[in-house]
Amino acid sequence: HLYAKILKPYLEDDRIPIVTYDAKLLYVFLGREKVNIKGMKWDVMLGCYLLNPSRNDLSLKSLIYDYLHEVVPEEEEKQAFSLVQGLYLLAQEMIKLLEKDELMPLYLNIEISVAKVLAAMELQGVRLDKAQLKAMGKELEARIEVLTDKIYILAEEEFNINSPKQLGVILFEKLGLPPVKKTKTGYSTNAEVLEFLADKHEIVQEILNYRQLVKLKSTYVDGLMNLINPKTKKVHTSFNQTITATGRLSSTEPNLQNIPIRLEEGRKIRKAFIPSKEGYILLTADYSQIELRVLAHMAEDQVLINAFKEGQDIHVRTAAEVFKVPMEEVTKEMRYHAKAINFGIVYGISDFGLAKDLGISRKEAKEHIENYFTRYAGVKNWIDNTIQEARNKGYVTTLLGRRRYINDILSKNYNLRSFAERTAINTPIQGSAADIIKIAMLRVYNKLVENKYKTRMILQVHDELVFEAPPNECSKIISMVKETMESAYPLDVPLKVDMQVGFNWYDLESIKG
DNA sequence: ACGATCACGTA
DNA sequence: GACGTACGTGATCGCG
Repeated sequence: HLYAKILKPYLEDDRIPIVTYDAKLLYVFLGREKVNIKGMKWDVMLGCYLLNPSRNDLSLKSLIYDYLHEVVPEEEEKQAFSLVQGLYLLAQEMIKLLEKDELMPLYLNIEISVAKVLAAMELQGVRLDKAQLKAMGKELEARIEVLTDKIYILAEEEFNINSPKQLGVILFEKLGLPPVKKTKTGYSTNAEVLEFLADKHEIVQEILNYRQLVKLKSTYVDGLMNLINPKTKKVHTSFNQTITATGRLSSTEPNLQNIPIRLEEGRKIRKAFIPSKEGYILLTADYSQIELRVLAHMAEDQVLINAFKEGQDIHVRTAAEVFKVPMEEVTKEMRYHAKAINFGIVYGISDFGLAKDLGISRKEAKEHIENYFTRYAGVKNWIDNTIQEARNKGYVTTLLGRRRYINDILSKNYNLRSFAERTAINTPIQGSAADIIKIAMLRVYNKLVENKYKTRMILQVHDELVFEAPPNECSKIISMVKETMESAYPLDVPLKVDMQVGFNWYDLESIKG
């Protein structure tokens, strides 16, 4: 495009600061035109996101209304001028507010630079093996067909198995199964309910199997295939930098941050994710227990800090503390329970939630939590302080000063208040982990560019980065990525990164080191 | 056509 | 007296 060509010398002059709305979009557009824009500095969407990451409408019109108290006219002729003028004035207002809230370092050092990295990742894309997906689709189709017939026979009629409403009628009215749980609109038929009913009628397990396969085929096999760009033979996700309230990224069209891994059936989808060039390999690098390490650091909990410093299995250690036994005597069962407790802490635990998760009584769950807080007294203290801080200031912050307002923290409604308290606990933990991986992404990206490596960063999945690399760069990249990620933001505990390598995202081999 | 709801995939 | 956090997508269904 002509505009890109004409503007190229100005855009590539870094002495000219540029005000934008959605810098990443512009990076992607200009990247396609081979323009390496330099002066991108004030992005109103990104800045206003930092001012209030819970805000759901970040449209320019809405920002102009809220920050400048101006109404953008409806008429198209007047609108363009109003929006551009608004953008310029908004940038000045935003700068003032970022300064006031001490968000400028986060904005300048991290977020505005991350936008460029994300654009590069989106442009790079991820290669998918279409034949692999087609084969999986065929197989799933056949198995779904068999299950469908079996379900119709067991139900003694044909119905739409995909409709929770129709399924509810079959299960709870025709077959007389006990309705365990209700939704707003009728019977609940979710996996938890069906698992409870599984031994009461043969049809139930088949429904569960059916659901699993249909999910894989529709969302992953067909869904991914439809989004392959025929020109590049790749999928080019959008990484959204201004969606989550905690500072994490999100991914859409396709969402590449929820590709199955837990169940073997689903995990096979990952076989289709391959490097974009012959002979290249995939490299994954994931932070081990980053959220619990962040918690240990922020809470300054000496027990938790020592556990990580000594490289202990953190779930075994928590089991030892909660069940009051030596680490050598921790059973699998105890470790499993401790793992749920560790997860629960990060989410702002409740005895009810833990009891449900572990299938134990609420009383037992309560005792576990009390034991946890007795042994990890620093964590207990941090939680109390953080909730108090939320009450006093109205917001909580991450390690890098990212801010989230906690509106209902003083609510008289128990449910709203409890939810707010859990949010106040989870946000600094999840958000600080997000801060850290963003720093790591920037540094890794810069090193790839500086050293003119052919290796490319292609995905971020919250605590994991995925790269594709030519074989001759492999060993250098492995040590560079690991080192860079582990030193991205020094804490009172070590950050540990596990690395894997393989020819696709399924068959990965751990790298020792 | 679109939004709400349910269900379910990830960290 | 109901409940652990953060997301995105697909199918259905009822609305317009």
